[in-house]
Amino acid sequence: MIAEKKKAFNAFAAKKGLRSTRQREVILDIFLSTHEHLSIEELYLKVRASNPGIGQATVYRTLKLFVEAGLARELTLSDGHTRYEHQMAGEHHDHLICLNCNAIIEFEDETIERLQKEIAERHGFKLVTHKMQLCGICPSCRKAAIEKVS
Amino acid sequence: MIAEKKKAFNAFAAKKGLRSTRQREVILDIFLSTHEHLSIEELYLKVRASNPGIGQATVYRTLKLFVEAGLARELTLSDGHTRYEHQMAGEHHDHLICLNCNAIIEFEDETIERLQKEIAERHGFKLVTHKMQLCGICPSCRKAAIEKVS
DNA sequence: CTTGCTGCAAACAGTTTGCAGAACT
DNA sequence: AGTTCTGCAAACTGTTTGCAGCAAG
Repeated sequence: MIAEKKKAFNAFAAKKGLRSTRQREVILDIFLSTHEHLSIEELYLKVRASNPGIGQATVYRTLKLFVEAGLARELTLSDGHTRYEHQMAGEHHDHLICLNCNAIIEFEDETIERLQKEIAERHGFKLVTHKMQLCGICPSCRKAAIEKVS
Repeated sequence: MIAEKKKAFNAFAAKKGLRSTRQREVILDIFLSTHEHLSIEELYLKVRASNPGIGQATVYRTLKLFVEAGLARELTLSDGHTRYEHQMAGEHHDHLICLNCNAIIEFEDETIERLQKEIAERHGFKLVTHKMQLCGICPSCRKAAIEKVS
């Protein structure tokens, strides 16, 4: 799957006439090798750990390329840190977010997707995409809270 | 309904020991008298138009009070502009957003709300709140696009 | 008179941009 | 060689904060 995405990016780069550079390789590898929802800051730190000398600006610019190439998606939570997650063509999922520890869990629900499409149609909208975030307290934080009380 | 909200804010202010100032009155009036989803910038401009001399910082600080008092809700779209909308206790709605003209339309769907609660439970989460944005093209932009082609 | 509120400007955080030099083709 | 890409630092944008003076209770 990682190889597949690399191929997808190379195809995109070729079509756009982009050059293949060491920096882009490194950033792509690190982005693909993690399955979390990394903020730019976190990604940059990871990149720099194994590869000092790569600048933030490059990480910013490269991540935007990944989005354009369709293999990453930008998440805008309300904490002021832009995060990026993997995206495969056609797939879609939403997020459960813990308000306490910021854990992010992905889920998918077909019924909701269908209802969303219906709502959009009812208002005359052509639906392009959607974002849904369920915010609450995750199981381990709930347990921790209970233990603290007792 | 405006009077009702003013009363709610005064109650909140009284409980918190906040003072009643001309600036807060003005900002509250203007916030309540609009039914759009105003960004701070837009709100500030409206405020200043009728009441020059009120600073941005005051608008920022006051809007946060409204949120705390439960009569406003912060919207984080991905355009980098924090917006505020009216909120009445217990009520909740979501948004249809036009990617072309940025129009925002509100809707509510009970079935989706129920499904969201189920999903949260299935993952052991205690659901606190949620955000859902359906992004697409609104009726008038669709029409405009069709006319442009033909 | 006491304390909180305001306006201003400076500080901040995250992101973008201009540019000279390095690197790819 | 020609052009794109990079790293650095400066610039920008939206928001927050410190502080001296003002105003509400």
